[in-house]
Amino acid sequence: MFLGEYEHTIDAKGRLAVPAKFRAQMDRGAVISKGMGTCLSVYTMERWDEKSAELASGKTSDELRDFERRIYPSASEVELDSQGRMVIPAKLRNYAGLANEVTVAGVRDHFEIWDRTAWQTYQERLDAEGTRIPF
Amino acid sequence: MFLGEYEHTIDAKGRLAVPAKFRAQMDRGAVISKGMGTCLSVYTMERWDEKSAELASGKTSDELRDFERRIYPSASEVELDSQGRMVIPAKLRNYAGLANEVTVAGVRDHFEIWDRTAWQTYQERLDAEGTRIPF
DNA sequence: AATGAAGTGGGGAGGAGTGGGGAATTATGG
DNA sequence: CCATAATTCCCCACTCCTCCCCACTTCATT
Repeated sequence: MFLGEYEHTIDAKGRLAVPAKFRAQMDRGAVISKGMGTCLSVYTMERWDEKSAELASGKTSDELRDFERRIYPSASEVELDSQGRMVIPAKLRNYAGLANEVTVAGVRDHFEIWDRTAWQTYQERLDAEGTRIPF
Repeated sequence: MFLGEYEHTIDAKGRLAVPAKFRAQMDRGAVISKGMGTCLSVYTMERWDEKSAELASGKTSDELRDFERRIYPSASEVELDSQGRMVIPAKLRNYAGLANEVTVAGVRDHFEIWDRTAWQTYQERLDAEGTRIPF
């Protein structure tokens, strides 16, 4: 399970240090893709496959084709280097508006990468809207 | 699995560099054919055979005949040269309106080759239609 | 203070993408 | 049937980026 919020940086080579607590779960590979909203999502390979299968069920072949052409091209398989960092493809970095300072947030079955300012704004909006913690 | 979006070029000799991450999956041969829409599709040989079998079992004979006459004559087995490039037959290049700048998009079990502008237009249309990334 | 783990930065070798020359093969025209 | 043109294939060359390795800093623990 991915928990917690981390303030990390993306260096000049597009690398991001994955929080040490997340690394063990990624040993069988991971997929990074465009997330919901202006962020990126990282899934373990197992979870990615499950999500893909869910997606394919209950759609006409025309709908499915559009979805597949949206999701798979926007994704990329990632590996960690010996320092536990992953390279974030330039296209994805650009999509999520990521500069140097980012926030990495664990969200149960995946984690997300946000521009740090965008993350703060988003959290403040959730607070203001009264999104209450249910327990 | 074919993932990611790559901006490559077709040179004066009709050659296209296959993204390096795709090459390993093509070591047992591949087939290029007309895709759904103004694009070309490239399947691994195994997947091509599976698709052929699916098609033959799932359509009425009239539909099937039309489809077979559209797909198979246009298809071509492709090989990679020592630099990992494939030659795209002139007829197919013409069919998909491919000039110099193309986008290569991985779509799970195959990858597609689009004119770069046509790809952008298509993606923008998906945006406008609300084809969201669901995860 | 010493040790180790985590995050960050950078140099350098090799790989990936692109372009082009030249030989071998096939087409075209007389 | 031969000669010329066109196309395909194989190889070499250049540039840029990626990946691998090493190094430094900070912080927590002992």
